[in-house]
Amino acid sequence: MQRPTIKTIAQETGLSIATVSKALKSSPQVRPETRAIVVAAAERVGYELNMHGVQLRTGKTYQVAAIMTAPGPKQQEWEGVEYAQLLSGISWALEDSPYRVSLYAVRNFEESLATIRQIVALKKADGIIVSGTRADDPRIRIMQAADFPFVTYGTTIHNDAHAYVDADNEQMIRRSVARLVERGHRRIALINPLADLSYAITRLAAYRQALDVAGLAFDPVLVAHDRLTPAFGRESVLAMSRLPDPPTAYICANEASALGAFSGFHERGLVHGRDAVINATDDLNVSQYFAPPITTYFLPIHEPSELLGSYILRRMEGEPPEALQALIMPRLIERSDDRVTPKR
Amino acid sequence: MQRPTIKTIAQETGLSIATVSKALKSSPQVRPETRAIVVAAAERVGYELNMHGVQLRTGKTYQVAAIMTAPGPKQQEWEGVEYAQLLSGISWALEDSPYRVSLYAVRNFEESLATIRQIVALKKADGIIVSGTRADDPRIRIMQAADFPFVTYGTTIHNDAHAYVDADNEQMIRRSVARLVERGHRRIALINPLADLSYAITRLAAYRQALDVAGLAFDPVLVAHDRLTPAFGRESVLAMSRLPDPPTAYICANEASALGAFSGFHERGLVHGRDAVINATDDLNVSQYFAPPITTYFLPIHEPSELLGSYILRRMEGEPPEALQALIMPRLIERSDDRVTPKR
DNA sequence: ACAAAGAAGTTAAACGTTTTTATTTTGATA
DNA sequence: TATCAAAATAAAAACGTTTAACTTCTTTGT
Repeated sequence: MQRPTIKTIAQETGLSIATVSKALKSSPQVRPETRAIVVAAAERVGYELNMHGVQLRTGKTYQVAAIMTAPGPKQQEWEGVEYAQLLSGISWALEDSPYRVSLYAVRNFEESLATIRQIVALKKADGIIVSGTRADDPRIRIMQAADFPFVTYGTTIHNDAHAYVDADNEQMIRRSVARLVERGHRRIALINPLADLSYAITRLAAYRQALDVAGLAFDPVLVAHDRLTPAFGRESVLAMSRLPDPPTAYICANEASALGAFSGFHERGLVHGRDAVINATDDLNVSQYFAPPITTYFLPIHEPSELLGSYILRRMEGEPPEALQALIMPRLIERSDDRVTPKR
Repeated sequence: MQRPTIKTIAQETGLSIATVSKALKSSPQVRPETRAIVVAAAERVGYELNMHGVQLRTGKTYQVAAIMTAPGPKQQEWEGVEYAQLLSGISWALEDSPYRVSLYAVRNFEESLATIRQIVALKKADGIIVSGTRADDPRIRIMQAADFPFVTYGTTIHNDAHAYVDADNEQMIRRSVARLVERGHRRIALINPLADLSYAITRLAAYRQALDVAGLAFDPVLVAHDRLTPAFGRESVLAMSRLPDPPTAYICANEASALGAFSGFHERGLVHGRDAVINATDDLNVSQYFAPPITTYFLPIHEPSELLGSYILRRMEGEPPEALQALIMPRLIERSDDRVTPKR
């Protein structure tokens, strides 16, 4: 009992395989009645399109490559990136399409570059979704040069226009800083991602602007850049809290680093709300379980991820990249007053 | 400038495509010298095997389906399952093979069942990796009935022998309980995953046995089953801590629920180490940043995940499932004394 | 009534491989 | 040197689909 093909249907209906093929894709070249007959036969024999034939014939792969940069096995630090949810969101957005998500796990930027180069050159996918964008991202130039459909999770600064989805980091930081300033903070630390990531730069710029607006001086010792692990959050607090004029507020770029910051507080004997406060950008919805719960800007990860999925679909259908750009504003969740009792 | 095919090489070398094909896969039917010529030509023209042709011809897909059960968008609770690391571990294990990881995100058990049924029936992959096994798992029966290669992350209890990778939950719980008993605990809570998951059952059984060994009575109110979110950990502590005879130790099945348990402590004014302690099973390496750090059984997730990858490869090559079973014993990391000061 | 145009369907080729079968070449033996 | 088996290579078919080019039939306009 072989799996039925269009040939099976052709025999079944007495039509040619060409007509069957056209009928199944509702070509206008075939009469509605004929089409009905074909569809009925297909149904009857339990026909399912064999993608391998299609792929060979058309050259399309029906794969969307998701490039996931995960640290190697030795660095087992949790970075709090809910890639899983990101991937499932993308996957669900593609659910009703013939496309599948194909995973490319890479260890670092260079590997992602090489991988993308290969996917583009050998056409191993029809579209690419890539995250961890840099200010001037060579991967994007490669894809653009080859006219290859892609969407980034994260903006860029010096690249030509492309499709992207991102949180509105600028607004978020500006408002974060302004809010803390309103509550009396004068020394605000920025726990930022790796310096070459585009959103690190955006956040830093917004931070400086917001300080400017508030009439506060920018102090480079209050800014730290690194991979957003709990260790990094912890180290930052340990270091900054022993400054002569330590920060009274820490803005952490994610929840993993915020958790680490708490660990630093604990180590130093700092009390949240008395000595300093922690704010964060949140996509796991987990900060509410911190002790105490902290104020965050929350962006449920399924929003950007589903957008990424639908954007790549539209991009592969030829929509211009300019139409496929979204900055999503996370919403403020105030879980703490975030004032500190003035130092005596 | 077309992409070179074996035809290109055939013209280049004056050989037939059949010989080229055989030469490239080092068939003994072709002379070493001829093979050398072909390989050189392939190199020269930059030939890369086109999988679509292979797939159509051989019926193999060169895809390994990873079934990932992620909760739907509405349930945005973090479950602490590092699927991302799991997936990347698998992906890396397949790196040097022609296989790719194809992602199937499903919302629940029923969907995973349907998805697996489809993959098996339509041969959309050559192998399947599935997690969240149940005591008697119908998905496994489907794959076994079709003689379809698969590996599970998690054991089963009532199914026929199959390839699996899992943490040694039984040992882990037994030792956990014994250790806590040694430290004077008499009321030990078990914060367990969903009751129908196989490892929930294993853990519960081990827990009961360990209590037995220690001469302690089993009290069902000290056991809770649910999705391992922080919310669940929190609720469990809130509920159990107001029992007439509350637990002095909580064994949490993962770090997400442990984090929630901390949140419950905070809410109730419980102090870790004075009123009760929290232990956990850990695969994110994040418990060290809790305040205070807690004792865990730690299993770096890349170990099981790389094993999953290599097992599925070997399984697809026909190795018998009995040879592909691994229980990994997580290692104890004592970060806290875990005694509690006796209630006065 | 008849050519032209349009509609609906068929034929055949092609995508890049693998593999079965057929053919040629090689080298050893008589 | 002819013969034959073995070794090496070539020819051809097949996997399932799409699509360009062609054929047949129907409709339309003059």
